[in-house]
Amino acid sequence: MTLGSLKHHEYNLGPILPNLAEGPQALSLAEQIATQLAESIINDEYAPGARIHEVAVSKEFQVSRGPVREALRILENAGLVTIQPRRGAIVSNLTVEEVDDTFEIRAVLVGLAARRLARNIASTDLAQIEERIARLQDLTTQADQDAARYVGISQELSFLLCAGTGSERLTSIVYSLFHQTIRYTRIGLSTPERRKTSAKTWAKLLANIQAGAEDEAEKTARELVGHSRAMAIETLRKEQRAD
Amino acid sequence: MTLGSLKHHEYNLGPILPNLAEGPQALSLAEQIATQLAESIINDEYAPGARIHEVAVSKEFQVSRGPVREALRILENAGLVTIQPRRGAIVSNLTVEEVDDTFEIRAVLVGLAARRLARNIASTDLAQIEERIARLQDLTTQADQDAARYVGISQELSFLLCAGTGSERLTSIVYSLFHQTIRYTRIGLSTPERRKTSAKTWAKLLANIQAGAEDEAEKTARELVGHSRAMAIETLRKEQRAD
DNA sequence: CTAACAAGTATTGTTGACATTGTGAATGAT
DNA sequence: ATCATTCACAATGTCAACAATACTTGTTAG
Repeated sequence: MTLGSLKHHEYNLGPILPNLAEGPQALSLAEQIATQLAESIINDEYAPGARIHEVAVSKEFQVSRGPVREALRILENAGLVTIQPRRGAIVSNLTVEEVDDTFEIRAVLVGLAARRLARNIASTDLAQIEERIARLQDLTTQADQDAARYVGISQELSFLLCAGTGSERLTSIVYSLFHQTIRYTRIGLSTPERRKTSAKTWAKLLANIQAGAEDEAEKTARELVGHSRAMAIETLRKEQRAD
Repeated sequence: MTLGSLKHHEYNLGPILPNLAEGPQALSLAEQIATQLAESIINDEYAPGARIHEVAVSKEFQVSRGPVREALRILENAGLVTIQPRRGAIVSNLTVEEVDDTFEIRAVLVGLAARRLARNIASTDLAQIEERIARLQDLTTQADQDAARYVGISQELSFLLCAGTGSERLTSIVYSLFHQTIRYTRIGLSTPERRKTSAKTWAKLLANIQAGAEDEAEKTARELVGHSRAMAIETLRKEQRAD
């Protein structure tokens, strides 16, 4: 596995591990490995529940197990893996209830970001958000392969929203929650109709922020994430019944 | 430093590192060390910004540096320390803005917990919450030394609120945010008057939850944390001016 | 055929040594 | 006196080997 081996998704923008890239200091081996593993997990190269063997990773990156163990702890921070003492690390495998839960928490936090931006937003941030929302419209017509790209831009938008508030903490948490359920977000936005509804809500959110309507902005943001959530859960339950 | 060496605060209830104690499996050395260090940090035995030297800790616990490094990563997850590559770990040292930010995020999340509980709460959880709120009243009369105990019960209440929703994720995040600012919460609730206001709001929140008033419960919960926040920030700014 | 057991293997936990990088004191120049 | 430079020391980063635990496979008894 190398840096350029992204499989079926290509968006690569935004910090995958927001806690890391804070200074110009060189990343340690552990952090480099964590970053690459994080990309692999987010790009579905590991199945949920799959075990991550320390020796396998250390061979792959040609390092000793020390940095690998540290990398796994970093990924645990990001919610991407679960570490069980003496049993190793597995790619986080959420139940339907946990997926639902994660979406709801994210909805509330994005709501907070929206509220803050409605109160006060920098014009440069606003412009970037506008540009992304315009691009969303173009991805609501074609077939399913647009889903991944749409979700990629959604991710950028979530990032811009949070980062625009100036809170690294909020950004970090929302990103973590986003990544934990990105697989299900893709599922939820798999049809053009669903993406159309989503894009409309994004536009409404933008209008609320521009109007400085704090309460409305928060509500719309919750609605926005809530929509993805409902779609994802619905599909998940169907899949579950099919098994 | 041993397990019984708590300095000036004694409340010890609730999981300090919620991510850990999930199974009956024996804790690894790293997790034991993380737990003890977390207690020390929360009990103000380390000053914010103080460096935590790996060798010092490894000597103190008579283990090698490997588990210590892992413990520090676990504490990073909990937001208690900050790790800078090649520069080591320091006890998290928040700016006034970051403290403010952390309180606001927690307010929103506790608001979500309150909303969920208003929708559906188990009678056993309700009873436990009632009991704690009753105890809060007793700590609003005496002098400043009650503050730590009051905050301890507040912590238990936050935990009961979150745990009552059944969301481990929410509980974990709120706990992390709580611990990150516990020092400032103590400062914020240092006078009996402030604790009286806080206790009244807790009672109101309980009433909202019992009445099943979701919107009101969320609002009151935000108010509750917002109160601590305002008090803490006010005191912090005063202190800052004094320097 | 299933269930319990046991031995062997694979994997994680821990250690101490070595390599690399950051830090601070001492020295010297401006 | 202040600032830059050098060098020694201290701290973190990494490694490979050993220890302890968990898992798997094969066996045997029921």
